[in-house]
Amino acid sequence: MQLRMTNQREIILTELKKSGSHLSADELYERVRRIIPRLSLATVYRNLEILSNLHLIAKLEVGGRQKRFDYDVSDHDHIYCIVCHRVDNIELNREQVSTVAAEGRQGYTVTGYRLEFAGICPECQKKMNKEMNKETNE
Amino acid sequence: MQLRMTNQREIILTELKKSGSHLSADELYERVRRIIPRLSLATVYRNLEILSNLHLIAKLEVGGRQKRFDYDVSDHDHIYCIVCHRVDNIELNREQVSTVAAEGRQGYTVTGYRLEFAGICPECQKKMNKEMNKETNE
DNA sequence: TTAAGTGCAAAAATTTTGCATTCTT
DNA sequence: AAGAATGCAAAATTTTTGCACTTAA
Repeated sequence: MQLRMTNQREIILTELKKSGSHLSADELYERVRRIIPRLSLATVYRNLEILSNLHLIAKLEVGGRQKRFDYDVSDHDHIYCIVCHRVDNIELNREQVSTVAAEGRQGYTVTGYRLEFAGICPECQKKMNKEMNKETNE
Repeated sequence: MQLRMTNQREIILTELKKSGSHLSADELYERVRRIIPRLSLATVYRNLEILSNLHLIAKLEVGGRQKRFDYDVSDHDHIYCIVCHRVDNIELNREQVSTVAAEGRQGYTVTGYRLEFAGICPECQKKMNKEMNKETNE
């Protein structure tokens, strides 16, 4: 089965790249729909599946219900905000992690790993501080 | 809201513990249903939610569609088989990982992390070897 | 007794699929 | 042309919710 570059596929890729972030299928759908109004969500799912199988994009299964897709396929890890669910990249020394990991792998052939941090992003921290102040002043 | 120990809740906990593994809601449902045939899947979900909020069990969001639940709430990490989707514990030095992680956290307050390995479990390796041999002999 | 918990059925949320039609190559 | 890809609607999967009834404390 050979691949074809359709309008939909191209714009899905472009928009994911342009976003510079980790979009869920329906977020991407909303964006691409502004350009191709008759786009179907199924097309987005089908393309994301195909493109991630080809490693042209990465499929993330981070916290939260929905899967997210990343234009950046390089090995890197993520941190997600437990309050607003945004996802950011986090830079760290992957080799060191691999070294630590080499230990108790119980007969598995390890093909990869995913290190995912959870935390509260700067914006949500600010919001929470404001809320705190409000309550204190009441 | 105070908690009550119902029959359902108790058996859900016991069966999860007895399994010694990381069950999805519906796997647990099947097991508990053998004991309480009129059990509802909704009850399983509600209990797993409540129990994981109380940290009596842990909710895992590992690879694959469904969430999984673990009787073991201690800090430990997981490895899952990309072929059969089973999940096993993996022992490693969490402090070392934290040290590596301290680096590029971009303003986030880190509340935790999840390190999840992917690989092929011993059983699936065996199966794959058998398949390979079969094909070679044909 | 009372309000937490349950079963059931219906809904919500996310993802996948069948099929006729439209495109890329 | 051929068959890959699409749109649409319907289905599948996983999880949540409303509500009347049951049960633990």
